[in-house]
Amino acid sequence: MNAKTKKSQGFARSRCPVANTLDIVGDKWSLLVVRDLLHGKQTYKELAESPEGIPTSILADRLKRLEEGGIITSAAYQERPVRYAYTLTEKGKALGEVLLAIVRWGKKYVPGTQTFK
Amino acid sequence: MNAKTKKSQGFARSRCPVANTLDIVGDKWSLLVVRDLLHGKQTYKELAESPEGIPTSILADRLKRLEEGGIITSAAYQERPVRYAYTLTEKGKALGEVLLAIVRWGKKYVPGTQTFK
DNA sequence: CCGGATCCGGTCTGATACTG
DNA sequence: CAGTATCAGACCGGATCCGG
Repeated sequence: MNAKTKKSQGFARSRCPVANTLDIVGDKWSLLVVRDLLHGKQTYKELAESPEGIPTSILADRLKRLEEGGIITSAAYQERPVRYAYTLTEKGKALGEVLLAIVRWGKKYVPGTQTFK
Repeated sequence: MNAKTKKSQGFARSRCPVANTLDIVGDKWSLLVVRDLLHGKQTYKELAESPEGIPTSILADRLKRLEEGGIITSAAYQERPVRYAYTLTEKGKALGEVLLAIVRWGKKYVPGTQTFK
């Protein structure tokens, strides 16, 4: 079943901060989720509706991973049915600096990029 | 054969700078290669010897992609046999800012990280 | 209806062997 | 040494299914 909550990321052989960080958010979706969270989105639905179209299976997996990694926390905001609101931890909010650097680079060097929202 | 030089990344439906940037360097290896290049490494061998152990097939593919993306350029520094030295373009060097943000975050939030080099 | 789990085909990864 | 070929297995992504 969900016995493989964590699988492909079990490691710890690298000490370089770049490698360590990329092991956590070095994939195409994680930082996009963080971006949305920084922009105020909180629910599963809101995250799933982003224009990039993240598959639900990937979204659920990333939310799980980000929570295990201490990047986000989930809190039930209603019972029956239970619904969770995902929010960034301090550690997660700190990724805003990384995103900012990425945004600056993208705006400057990737044609077709538009000022976000 | 290598007819699929670019496949899974060919598109441009996203306008968000974050998504655009991640489409280029949003994988586990690309930024590590850029990191090494920033640190002065230039040859295939030097890049392949990094402690993270990038597979040669992946390294060759990433070098190709990074060159197509205008992040690096390759120049033959000797004939018979031909040997190429890979160097960052201005666009590639600018990624140093992104790496810097990543390093800062990693050092602060990922336990076990050591000051690079 | 919403959040997510499950299935499944296709792609990519990564280890190793191989070639010029 | 630089890069390619190969191949099994991991992962992605789209669709569908299910519990609440």
